[in-house]
Amino acid sequence: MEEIITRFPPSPTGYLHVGGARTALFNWLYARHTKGRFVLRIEDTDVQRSTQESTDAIFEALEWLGIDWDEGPYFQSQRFPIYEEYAQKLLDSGHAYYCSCSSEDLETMRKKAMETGGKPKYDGTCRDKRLSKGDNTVIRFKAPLMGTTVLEDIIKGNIVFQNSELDDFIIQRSDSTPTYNFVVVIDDITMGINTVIRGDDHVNNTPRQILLYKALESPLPAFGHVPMVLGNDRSRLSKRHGATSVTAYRDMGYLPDALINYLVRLGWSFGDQEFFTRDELIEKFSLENIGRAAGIFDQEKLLSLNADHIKATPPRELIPILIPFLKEKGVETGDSDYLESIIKTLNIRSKTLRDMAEDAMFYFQDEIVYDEKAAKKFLSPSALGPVRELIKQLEQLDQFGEKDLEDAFKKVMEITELKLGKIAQPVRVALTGKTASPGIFEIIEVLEKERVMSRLEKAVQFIMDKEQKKS
RNA sequence: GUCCCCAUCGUCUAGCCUGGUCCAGGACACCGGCCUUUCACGCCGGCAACAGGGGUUCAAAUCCCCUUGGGGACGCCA
Repeated sequence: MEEIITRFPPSPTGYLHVGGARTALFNWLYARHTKGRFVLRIEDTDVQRSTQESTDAIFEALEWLGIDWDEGPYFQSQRFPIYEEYAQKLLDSGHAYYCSCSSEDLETMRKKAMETGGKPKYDGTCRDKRLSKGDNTVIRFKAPLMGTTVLEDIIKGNIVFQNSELDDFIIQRSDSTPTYNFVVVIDDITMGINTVIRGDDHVNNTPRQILLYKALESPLPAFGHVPMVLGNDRSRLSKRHGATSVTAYRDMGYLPDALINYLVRLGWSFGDQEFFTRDELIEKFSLENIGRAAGIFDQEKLLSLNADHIKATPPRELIPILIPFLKEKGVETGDSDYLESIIKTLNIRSKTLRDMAEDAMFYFQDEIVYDEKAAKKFLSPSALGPVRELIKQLEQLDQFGEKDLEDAFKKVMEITELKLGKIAQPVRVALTGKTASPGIFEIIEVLEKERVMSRLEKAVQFIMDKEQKKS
């Protein structure tokens, strides 16, 4: 079989949003799955709106997602001579012509068409004028007036367009820069792209592009139009629906594999499977299982998937990802053994890395700040006995293994005649400042003797000071 | 307005192509319960959908038509 060559062509007019990332993913996955090639192309023919910052932001996002390309990045702005050449070809073969209609002319043309209940389109004023290049001329493609153009879509099936619905669209602007519908076709032809997977919103562009392929006598690629991603109000996903930029998810503590898993699963399925590793995605991805209906971006589900991916990632691999979040909270540490043991206590209860950093704070504080309610409820005189007894027991231990700790607590239970719950909560507050935390034995083991002892003693002091103030 | 696409629980979806095994399965969320040193995890259970109407057929979530609803495109943006 012929090698599959796909592409992702973002226009650098903003950051990479999740919808764009999804189509990039589909193309990338399909190329990887078929052992084909994936090409990256930057569509910057609109010189006004394209920026270097956007280009960099897109690279950054793709890199974070782990989407790598085999060819490119190509920049359309550097390929203008090629487009010029093809435009001339079309002119020469009679498939294109110069048009001198002004923007104002077109505007009134559209208005009129709308009023009479038709589709606003170019009326062909200059179609047969045989104009030559002038100061304000554009080049238009001469589209057939009759007949139909059929799009054989991999995902949607056959879609038939009446050519009468189409008009003579502009392929080269009056400033001589080429337009989108023209350049995609030239690029896809010259880059050997044989599989075009893109958003649903391009369906109506496709017949025009097919006409171009035909005029150029080039074979058509396979087209697959994937349904769009919508916001929770069913309208096109935008900023007001919350975070839409890929890197925003990175900054909120999401794992790239989780985002990828979610994005691909939104609109594609593999039976009942919900969780996929990157490799599984590559192995199992197929165009046949892409759905036809638009999907709503659901943050809740992404969040839950992120938690699953955090759980599934070996703690050691999480270290470098967690560090920036700790840094953000003022924690500087390079002690990876300590970090690894901390992560082991937190990974099953964190939905994001940011949450994890937040919950890990007590491991790094020299001075535990007690949550007011927690201290009031658990650091009371009745806790004095058990905490002091625990200090006594722990002092005799050289090492804090889980088994040793359990025994120590058992002894405290016997001596104080209290249930574990009565002892563990005050200890928890003493050690973490909060009422909710990882298991008490785990914490003690990770914190190690020195920190534990000093925190317990501080708690004892705290309780005594409180009592003194009362009397 | 014109053209195009879409339609299963609140959401993502399986099932649809190749009608019967579906009084429709899974996941998220939600609600119970169990586990338990807290919070989580985990486990068990619950709530909840074939948009409506016509056909075709012994039989329709599955095939056909219409209606309705939603989305998208109509630019010298991509």
